[in-house]
Amino acid sequence: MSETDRLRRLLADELGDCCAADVEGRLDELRALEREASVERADEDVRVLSVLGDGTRYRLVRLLAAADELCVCELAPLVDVSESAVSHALADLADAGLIDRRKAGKWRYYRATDRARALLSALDDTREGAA
Amino acid sequence: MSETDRLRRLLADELGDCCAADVEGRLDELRALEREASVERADEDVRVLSVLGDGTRYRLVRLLAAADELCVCELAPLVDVSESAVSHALADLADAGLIDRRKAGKWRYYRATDRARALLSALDDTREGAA
DNA sequence: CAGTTATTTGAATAGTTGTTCAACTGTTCG
DNA sequence: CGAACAGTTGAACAACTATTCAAATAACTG
Repeated sequence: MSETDRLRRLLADELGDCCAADVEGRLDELRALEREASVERADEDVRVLSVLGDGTRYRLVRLLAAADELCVCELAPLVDVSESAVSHALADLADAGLIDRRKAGKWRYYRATDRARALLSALDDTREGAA
Repeated sequence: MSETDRLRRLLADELGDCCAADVEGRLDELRALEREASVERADEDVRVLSVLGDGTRYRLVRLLAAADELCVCELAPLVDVSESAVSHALADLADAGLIDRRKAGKWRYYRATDRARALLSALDDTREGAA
């Protein structure tokens, strides 16, 4: 059973009747869709989402978005994992472009990027009852 | 070495000098921050992000956002995994509130929700060079 | 009803990932 | 220099997850 067979049956159902040209037309539409939907930086997007899609990293970003700037020693006590885990998490977030780092003496300060804020806003604005 | 010790040293560095009241004040700020940053539906947010943070599911949502509505048999050929994997992926997405389903005879149609579109827009709008 | 089709579900598995511990780098201070 | 401190890095391991295959639903068709 081929892909086009199924598509023909689908179109036959949708249109009542269907000919080869209809199938071809729909195939073209789907191919166009594929092109439109394939974003240049899809892999980067996926990485960004999966990095933020972790409890620890999400909490860190929320804290950094709420504060202006925080250093590791302030962040660590606010999330319930080891300092090393915080460091790993911050490295992943920085890598994904969700936070920026600034060095000052012994301390290292972090802050959320616009991208991180935009994603959090998207979530907040579409929460049930909001929007 | 306690958490407050480190905080005192940090403040001493930042302020030049620091007393017990400064440490208490900063601790209050951090506690307030913790409250502000803790979103009611944090777990749901994390779930949403991690569900979308997978190549297959991300591609499916991009396709559904570009099209109005598609059925499984149209989606499957556009992503390179088995139909079963597509079905699993769609179930996760529906669970997370990123897509809606509609039944029509033998076929089942899917479409992206506003939440999904908002997240994709957030990514698109903050892409390097955009914004 | 039996047969076909569209999609879902469950179990199994291979691969990924988050955490910790221990060791390391870089910075300040005496 | 050497000690103390802030933070990072790597290896190891437990926990999770995406995929597939096979079997099960559910809907239409004769």
